[in-house]
Amino acid sequence: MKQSPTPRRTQAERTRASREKIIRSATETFAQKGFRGAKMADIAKAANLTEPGLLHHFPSKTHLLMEVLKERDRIDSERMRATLQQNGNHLLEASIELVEHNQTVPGLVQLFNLLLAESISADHPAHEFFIERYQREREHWVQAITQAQQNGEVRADISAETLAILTFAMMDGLQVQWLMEPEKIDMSELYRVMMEMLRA
Amino acid sequence: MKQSPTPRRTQAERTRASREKIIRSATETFAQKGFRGAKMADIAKAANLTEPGLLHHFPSKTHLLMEVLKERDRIDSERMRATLQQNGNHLLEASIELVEHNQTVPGLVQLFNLLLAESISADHPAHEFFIERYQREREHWVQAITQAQQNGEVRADISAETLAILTFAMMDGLQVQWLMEPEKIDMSELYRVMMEMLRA
DNA sequence: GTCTATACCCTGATAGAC
DNA sequence: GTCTATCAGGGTATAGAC
Repeated sequence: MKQSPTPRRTQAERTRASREKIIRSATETFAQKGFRGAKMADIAKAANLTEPGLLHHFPSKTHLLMEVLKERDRIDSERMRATLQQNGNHLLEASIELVEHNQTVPGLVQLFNLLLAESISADHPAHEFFIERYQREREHWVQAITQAQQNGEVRADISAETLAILTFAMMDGLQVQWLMEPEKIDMSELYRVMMEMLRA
Repeated sequence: MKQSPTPRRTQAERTRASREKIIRSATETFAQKGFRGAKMADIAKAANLTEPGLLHHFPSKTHLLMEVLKERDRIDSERMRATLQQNGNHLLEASIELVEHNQTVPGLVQLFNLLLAESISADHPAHEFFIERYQREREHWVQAITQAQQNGEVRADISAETLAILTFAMMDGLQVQWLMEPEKIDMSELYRVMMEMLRA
């Protein structure tokens, strides 16, 4: 009996497309309701699936969350890398561009903001993820700022480590006020003012 | 028949003491788990009560949350008022003292941080509360900073409104990093560095 | 790979005794 | 004012058919 040729590649592609669609839907839903507030049914519905259909691709809600976060991190790193290249490695300028970009994706900003706050509890599934992420980013920025200080672009009367922490704090804090009152708060303009204060 | 004198005052006091004890327990539990993550059973247990015993004092979880927030706001306003008086109305100095104080009450800082992030969703019970709170505080600070600019204490090349927003953003942002890594982040020292940048 | 059906737990809230 | 008992609803996850 002749077997019809199994469309192996096509099927794998379809699986990958399903996962991507689910991750997109999950990203939006987590952004609106946070991890604890988002229900699997919401995510399934947004992906045109039922709950068991969704759970066929990801064994649990926690697994799904972690995939969403990793995927976002991957995309954002890629964006930042490209912007830095276009900018001749000027971190301050590149970071302003990042804030401007964030202003076009409020859902994602809200996602990270809410998950970040939730994740401070040691028993949150993304607890380690966010601590490691901050440590990694901080190290990255300390290096870049040190170089900018040596180039005379950034004021050298404050340590690079301190400047890195202050910069992240400002980014995070501005996001909160912007999310609460988007028309009132011009996030990128305010961030720019902060960057001016850091210039040499 | 002679009725034994009803201990009216004593009973009222006992009721008030119960409410205060519940609010203390609820504050701690909300701080650790947020509004959505905190269960009424957790709060009841922390207050040495059962769930119905708890619900006898507060008709619903939402009511309890709002009472917790209002109570905290009342206490904090009172503290800030007193500190300002001791400081000759120097807002920058008083705000540094506030950050130092916050460093001694991580649970409360976490409570406001987590509820703030949750409350960005329009359907959160504390949504309006936090928006109004920011508007009120911002107005208050714009007035104070304007005066400090006229006195020559604060740089005048940036508008008071912008400085107020940046200051709140820095406070909020530092709290997040401090909560995540309390030993690594010296919140009040970092805040002090920011305040130095705002000096005339 | 996706569905229907359902098990099973958790949670907020109520009824009513004491 | 606090308890025991209980309900109704919603939530994640599983079983098993197609």
